[in-house]
Amino acid sequence: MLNRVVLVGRLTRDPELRYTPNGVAVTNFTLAVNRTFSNKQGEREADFINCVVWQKPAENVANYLKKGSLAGVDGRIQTRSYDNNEGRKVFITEVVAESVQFLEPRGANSGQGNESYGGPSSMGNNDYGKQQNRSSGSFNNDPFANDGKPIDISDDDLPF
Amino acid sequence: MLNRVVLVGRLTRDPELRYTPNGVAVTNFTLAVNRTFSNKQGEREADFINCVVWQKPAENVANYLKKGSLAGVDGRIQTRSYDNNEGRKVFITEVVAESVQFLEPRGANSGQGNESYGGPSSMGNNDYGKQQNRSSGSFNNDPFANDGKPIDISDDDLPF
Amino acid sequence: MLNRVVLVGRLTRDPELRYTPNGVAVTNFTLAVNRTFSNKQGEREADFINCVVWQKPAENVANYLKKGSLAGVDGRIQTRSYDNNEGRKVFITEVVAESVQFLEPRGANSGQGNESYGGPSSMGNNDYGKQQNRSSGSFNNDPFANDGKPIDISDDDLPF
Amino acid sequence: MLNRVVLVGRLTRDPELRYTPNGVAVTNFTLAVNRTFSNKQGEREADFINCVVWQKPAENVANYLKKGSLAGVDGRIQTRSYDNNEGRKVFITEVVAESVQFLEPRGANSGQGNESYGGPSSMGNNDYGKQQNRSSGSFNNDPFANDGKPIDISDDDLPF
DNA sequence: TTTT
DNA sequence: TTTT
Repeated sequence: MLNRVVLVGRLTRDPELRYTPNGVAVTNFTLAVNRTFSNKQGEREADFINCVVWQKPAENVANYLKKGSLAGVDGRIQTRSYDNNEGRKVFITEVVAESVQFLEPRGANSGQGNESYGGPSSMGNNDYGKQQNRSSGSFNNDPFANDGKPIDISDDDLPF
Repeated sequence: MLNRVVLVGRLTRDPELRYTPNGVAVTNFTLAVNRTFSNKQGEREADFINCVVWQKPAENVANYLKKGSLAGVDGRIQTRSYDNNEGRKVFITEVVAESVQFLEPRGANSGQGNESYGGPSSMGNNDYGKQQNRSSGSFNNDPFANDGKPIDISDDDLPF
Repeated sequence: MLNRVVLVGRLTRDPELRYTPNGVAVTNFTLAVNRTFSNKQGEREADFINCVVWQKPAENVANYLKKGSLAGVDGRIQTRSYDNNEGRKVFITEVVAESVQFLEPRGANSGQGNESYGGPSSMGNNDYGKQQNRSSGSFNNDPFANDGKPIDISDDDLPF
Repeated sequence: MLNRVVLVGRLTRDPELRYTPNGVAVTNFTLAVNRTFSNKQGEREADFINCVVWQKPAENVANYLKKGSLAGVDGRIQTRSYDNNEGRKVFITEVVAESVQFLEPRGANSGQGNESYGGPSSMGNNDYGKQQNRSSGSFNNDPFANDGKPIDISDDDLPF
């Protein structure tokens, strides 16, 4: 059935790349999407929308986007539930991003240098171009330095 | 910023119409949206997506749709939080339906009669046509019989 | 870049299934999508939107839908041009349907029998279930009886 | 009925602001939306999608966007026809933008100065903030210098 | 060239 | 008639 979501917003923090036990890449991130209208205090609030992205685009997101990056997402809404450590069922609504578009030059929104830039790039499911890791200095403060470690996401969650 | 959702699915139960203290109509409903792919057990799961609709379309939804009705929604994702009775912050992600389309003849999906039908009808924000209440028998088991009672929804939640 | 379209409407005529020289199925159809607002004469007009669908879903559309069928489309806008027989460039804007959802029981909207029906079915790209031909009587008045004939669509138009 | 389009792309030329005889602003522009996949020559093509926007957002588009600007559009597909000067019916498919989001700092993409910038701004129908004209120098080479002139768009085309 |  |  039809289930389609399109968002443009900014990452609220650096994306988190993980791997399932089977080695499938998953990245979680939250988009802050500013509302187009103001509340009665005259402020523009935002919606904070949790997103997941799988496989190659997951790695692209982790490599190209960081806190504050402007990105577009095309995907679908997914709901799931799990039992938390108090034995209570927790319901989750999130967006499964099928493609993510990077809407800013790489290096924008950073204190560092501004590499030359050929326009926003799309990182869809059918986009398997090469990529480089963002952290390039001698100190590695990349939050995903230990990416390769498998984690506690069941392969049953895979939407493919 | 762009925040757009389009869904087609079936109501998981009768919609719940309420009124804010200021008399604004709000209806909550959940759409079951079947996935287009199967899990590894070969079953097609569904996503259960909570929706809210305000004002006139809220009343239309309550009047025209019921458990099992097939409907289309065009809206946006909204997130909000509240403190539950244990003093814990609960985060909510839901769809604010800006327009709802009824995709079945009125009376379809019911044990009762099948009134004549001129096709699916849209109940957008700019659709202020007349309407009648669905419950028509002598027994009134309409769960919204006491609709008119104001309830615990703050007018601060209004997106307009 | 983001390019997403979602439509719900009715086919203005029976869909037309063709095959490219390489044997790839393509179906063209037009959706009449009623506007949710009225013009100043108080009439509700419609938009007539040309759609194309490729491969397996193309065959599903041809088999399951006909003039008047209610359908949902999830896809993208495509533009192209060709030189007509007067040597003039003609510009085309159409929707490439990536998935098509059948929103009515099979046999609805027909003078004939009403087969039992388990709800609307989706015919997405990842939906390769079996199918049967719609015409089942001894007279074959299927407009696509000579489907297998290759036609004048270049394989260069394939979006994959 | 559902009719929803979301696009992100770049303007192929400066937008054209006009006024109807009744003084309603209309702006036309074309978005080049790059495809996320490549053709068999390995090139990434684009779709060139004609858009119209009405009223206040029409003026915002004319003031804030120009050739090359990156913009997001949320709207619907509209079809219409007219008789050309050879007495032939011409069919038009275009996107009516209900809201337009400016995805670049003002002054980006230009040879001139780079005004300070607080992020992309949305110019939806409910966004009636102040605006200034882009051309600020002593020479006025603004292509819309004679904006105020009514033109040959019938008020019958208004979607509101 | 248009559907219910 | 096309953008980066």
